[in-house]
Amino acid sequence: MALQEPINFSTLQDCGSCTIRHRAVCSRCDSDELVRLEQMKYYRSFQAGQTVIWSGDRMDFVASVVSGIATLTQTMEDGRRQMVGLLLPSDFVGRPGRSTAAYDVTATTDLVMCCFRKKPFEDLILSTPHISQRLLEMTLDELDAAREWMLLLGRKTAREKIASLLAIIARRDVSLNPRSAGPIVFDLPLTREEMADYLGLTLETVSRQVSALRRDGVISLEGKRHVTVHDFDRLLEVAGDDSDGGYPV
Amino acid sequence: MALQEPINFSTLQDCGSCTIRHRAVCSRCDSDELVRLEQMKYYRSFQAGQTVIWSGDRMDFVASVVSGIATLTQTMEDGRRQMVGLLLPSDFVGRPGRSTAAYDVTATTDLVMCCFRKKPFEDLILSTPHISQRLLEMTLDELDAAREWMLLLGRKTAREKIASLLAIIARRDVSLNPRSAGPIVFDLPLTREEMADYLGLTLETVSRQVSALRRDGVISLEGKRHVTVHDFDRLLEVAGDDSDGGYPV
DNA sequence: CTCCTGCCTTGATGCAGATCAAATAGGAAC
DNA sequence: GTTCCTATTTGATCTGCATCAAGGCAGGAG
Repeated sequence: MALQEPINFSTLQDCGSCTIRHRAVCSRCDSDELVRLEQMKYYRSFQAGQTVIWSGDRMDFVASVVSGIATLTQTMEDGRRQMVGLLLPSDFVGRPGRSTAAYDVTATTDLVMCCFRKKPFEDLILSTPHISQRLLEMTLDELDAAREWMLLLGRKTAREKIASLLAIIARRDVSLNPRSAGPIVFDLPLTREEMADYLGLTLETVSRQVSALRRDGVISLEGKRHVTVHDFDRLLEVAGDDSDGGYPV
Repeated sequence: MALQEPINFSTLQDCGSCTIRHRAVCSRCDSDELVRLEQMKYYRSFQAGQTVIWSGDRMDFVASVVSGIATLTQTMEDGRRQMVGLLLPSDFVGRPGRSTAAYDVTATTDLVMCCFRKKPFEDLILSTPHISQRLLEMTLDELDAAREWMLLLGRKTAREKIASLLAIIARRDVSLNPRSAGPIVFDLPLTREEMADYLGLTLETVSRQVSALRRDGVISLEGKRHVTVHDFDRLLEVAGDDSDGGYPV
């Protein structure tokens, strides 16, 4: 097995040049606060497919995703699985005041996390309102996303679910690499099975509906993962969303 | 039409004797902080069925539920509805830093809310970590509940969904009126249609599955709303939950 | 009392998506 | 190249829940 942590840590040590500095839980910190965070932080990296932590395990750290994608999933006794969180760079993992993980956390791509031991972090946020205020804001955003997701799970058709997921990924992609106009192109960061776990479907239904959207010209596919969205408004329409809804202006 | 606000406000003015004092967003406040809150608070009450606010409307207050039950729902253009929040006494409504309502808020029973104008409240939490810390904790709890709900919506059968909802209500009832042992008895606070909106089902399916649970002896019904749960572990089993899961010890 | 009206139940039927099964495609190792 | 191995697609069939359609029941108005 290859090296598990092939990260160049020296390039990561400096919070000032961190890629998620302005979006993560530390984004409001002044330089004093950043120094205190910098002293307690450490990096961990995971390969695609590795489990970060199992639900129920002791969890003595909290963390920010620096790069890569992680998922939160719940599993029932008989094996049914539901993804309940999709963690992108700058997203926060873990809960102050809780000692065990509530969900399985898995790296779906190679993943780097910036970790803080839980106890010092808890102490820090008591004295650093900038961190808890930012954490509150991020948690409220996650709650909104979860509620959008609940509408999807409870009321949307399979076709609408697929289109919604593609719209979410496309929108994120645009916000990371803005381009003036023209088609949106991106790689799916999830397997068909992971998409199914996200959407409350089976992987067969995911595959069929992706094929159907391709047949109907809503998207094009090169290989299994590389997607082109020709008309984003059309995609939103298929997703059942208000066409104005949520697109960041 | 009868009096719309038949509340005796004089009995509600004093935070010290408020029924949700120890659980709401103000629970960590010391007496100084409580004085500041008390100066800016005002009560509003609603009759069962009234809409508190529509999604998209300007919302210049935040509030705590004092008594009664409210729901948050999302509606798609074609009328499909999904409940995304069930607000019980002490729960918080609204989001600091947002000017419009993101969801329809409806009173399902007679409802009293303790409101704060948004701007002064926002100013207050910047200088009062006790409030934002408590708000963070409550938001994290809501996020956990939303994720449990996502598992229900995405992966549970209709029978499991009904049993899960009954378990949630039964558990809440036990936590409010603890009793040593024996059957749990409560009134459903929701109509069949509201249950359907909660669970991502139709009202016909809800009705059929409630009848099925009665036929199978998992519950008894008197009238349409009065429920007896003879064996809570049995109910959890039908709900597909780990039998240890989440029961507050 | 009767007649609404809103809420709920029950029955008959249809269909979207699950399940079961098999074939295909694309990498990686050799 | 060949051989695995895994991810994906596609087909056939089944089924749980939605949909369509009647009633039933309790409470309020007259």
